[in-house]
Amino acid sequence: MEKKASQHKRGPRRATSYDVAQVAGVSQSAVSRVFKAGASASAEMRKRVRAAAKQVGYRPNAIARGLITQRSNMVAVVISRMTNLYYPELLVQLTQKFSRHGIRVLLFTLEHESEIDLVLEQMLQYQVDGIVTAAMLRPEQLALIDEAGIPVALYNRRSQDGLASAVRCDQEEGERWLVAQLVEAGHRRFAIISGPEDSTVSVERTASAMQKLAELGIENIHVVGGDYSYESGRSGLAAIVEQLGRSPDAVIAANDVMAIGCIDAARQEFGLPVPEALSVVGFDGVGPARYAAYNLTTVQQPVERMTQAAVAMLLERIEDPLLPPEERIFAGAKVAGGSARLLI
Amino acid sequence: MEKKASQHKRGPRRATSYDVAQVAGVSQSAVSRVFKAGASASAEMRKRVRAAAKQVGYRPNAIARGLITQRSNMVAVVISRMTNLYYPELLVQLTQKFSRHGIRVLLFTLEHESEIDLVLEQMLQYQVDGIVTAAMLRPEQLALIDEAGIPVALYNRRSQDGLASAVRCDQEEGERWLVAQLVEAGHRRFAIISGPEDSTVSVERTASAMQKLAELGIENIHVVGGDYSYESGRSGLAAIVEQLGRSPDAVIAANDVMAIGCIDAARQEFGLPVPEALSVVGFDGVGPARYAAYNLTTVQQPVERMTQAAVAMLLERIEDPLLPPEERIFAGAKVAGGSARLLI
DNA sequence: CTGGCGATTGAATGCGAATGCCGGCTCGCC
DNA sequence: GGCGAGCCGGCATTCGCATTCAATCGCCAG
Repeated sequence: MEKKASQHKRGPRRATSYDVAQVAGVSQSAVSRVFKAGASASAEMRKRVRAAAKQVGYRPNAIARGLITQRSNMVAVVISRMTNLYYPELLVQLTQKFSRHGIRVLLFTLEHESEIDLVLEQMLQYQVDGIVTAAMLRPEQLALIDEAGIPVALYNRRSQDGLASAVRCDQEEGERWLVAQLVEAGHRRFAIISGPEDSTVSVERTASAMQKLAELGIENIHVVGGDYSYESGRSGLAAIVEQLGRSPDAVIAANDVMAIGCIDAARQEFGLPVPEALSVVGFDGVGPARYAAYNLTTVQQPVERMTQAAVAMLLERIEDPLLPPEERIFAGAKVAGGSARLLI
Repeated sequence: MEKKASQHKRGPRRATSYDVAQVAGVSQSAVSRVFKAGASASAEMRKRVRAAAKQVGYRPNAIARGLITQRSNMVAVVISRMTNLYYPELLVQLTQKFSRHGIRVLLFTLEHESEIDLVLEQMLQYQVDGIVTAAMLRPEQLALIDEAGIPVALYNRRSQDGLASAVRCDQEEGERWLVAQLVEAGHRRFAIISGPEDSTVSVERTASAMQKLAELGIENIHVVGGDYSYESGRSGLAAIVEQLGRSPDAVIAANDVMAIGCIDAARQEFGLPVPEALSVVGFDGVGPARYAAYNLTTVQQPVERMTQAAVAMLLERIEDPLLPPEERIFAGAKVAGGSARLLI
């Protein structure tokens, strides 16, 4: 009645190339060559080795291989909690694209930016061949990585001092477009719900919007701080209305999720129809932005192309570490949804 | 005018424990001991070695360490594209929890289920210490992993033949609750929007709902197929209305996102107010389910506790491979939102 | 003053696979 | 038939670190 116990728990250690060699009656190097693409081995040899390998259940040990070849075939991907919540697609795209090139992804997530030092140390210990990061890296950290000779691709971050390659969405242009459309359509009283202060993305978006507004002669712009969350979008609008004593014409949120929160608060708490009484715009073009209830006017990041570029840039630099850093900027897709009264 | 070239591209190979030993004037074993927790080394020795290590920029090589200790300190996490889109939180939780135990996550994503064989092979080659999978594994695949002596934790999957440990949400109970509430509140004409046919999660949810409906004497349930996407929620309702010639009383969607699509279609395309003319319920409790525009009646998966359990189960089995498989089932949180007319 | 025990340290070995080098064998061409 | 050119496969070494075994040192008790 007893269940057949698995025979392999801590079982006979995994088969090595020596085991295969012995069974096949050849040398270990022969086995190695058979499993290494592009190495010279006769058809007969291949057949025998593969047969023996299958028989003993052999599988090349990537760890050992990495030790001798000095290539782990792993890249580190660093995201902050926020990144993943707003861009679930990002990781899927990255892993799939790297996977096509035989590279695995070692994932690191940051709850707080302060964790990055620890995480960085671990990445380096694991001998990753490259790093893609959607979290801030301080210059001295970039320097550390550079010293280790590991190429980096910053995702949606500016390349600082040309120390690293970067791919990002042209947020400045995006915000300017949003602002221009709103002003053109007659909006005059503006409010902004920004993201966390330590988010360069938010700082950039907010600054660009402010600047364009100033250019167009709009003044008295009310800015309240948010944290990228739905709730902070809701409370952001409440704060704006309270401080302003009335509703603004338009709210520019630093991301889509806050824009959505803002819309819900407007409709539900303040009885302000959107877009009739209040226009709201966001940024990112995440999934929920397209839900009919919101139909957000926003700028959508071309994630597919951006990840493609990040992967390509990194792979090139893994092949040739001497390539100079490069920055690729993608225009966002302008989405004129129904959450704002526009002329177009 | 030329930019100072980085001196470390393909530079002097990274410092090894021998380099440190030489600088510190001690043996390599001493260096190893200093960097290995719990090894015996005098205070003086620690000081000298650490100083030398800092001087040459030494960092233990996790790859080499893994080779000799037979522990990579990496676990593989497998998700399908869908998983991540609907549960962005999952990965963050898993990586953070593993990280606290000094374990790194090697991420694999599946576009199609068929890719799993390839991915599985890679995981094994990388000598991962354990596997968490939110994607289906066929019995022979589980057997393969078991043979390799690697513990597995299935996420939101039933443990098949007790071959692997599993943690999941009690979907059956959740669906039964939803159905019971709807029927009690007077709904009689039901429709179901299911997920992909190859999704065990969807099959289970749909079956449970059907069964409970039957128990309560409800017949003529209309089932249309979806793919978990917002769009399929919209088209699902359209299909239902078309085939039924009228609106049902309630729609049970296999996940929240389709429920949201269904609500948008009802309101926008069919002029059916939700919940007044149509009740809609979902499953999962994802972020957008809480947006005021939807305020979904749903069952929320306790992701935090589920990931915690998955990590704990896996770690235990990495420590002691002889532990028998275990299945932990968590009740979902019942959320009586405003998308359905309920008595409570 | 000396035996003995525990704490350290060093030398040597091995984890599993890749690869430079070399000897042997096959094949082609004159 | 002879000779040179490739191919191929084997031997030995190496990657960076953990660990075993033995040697050494310090120190306390007898």
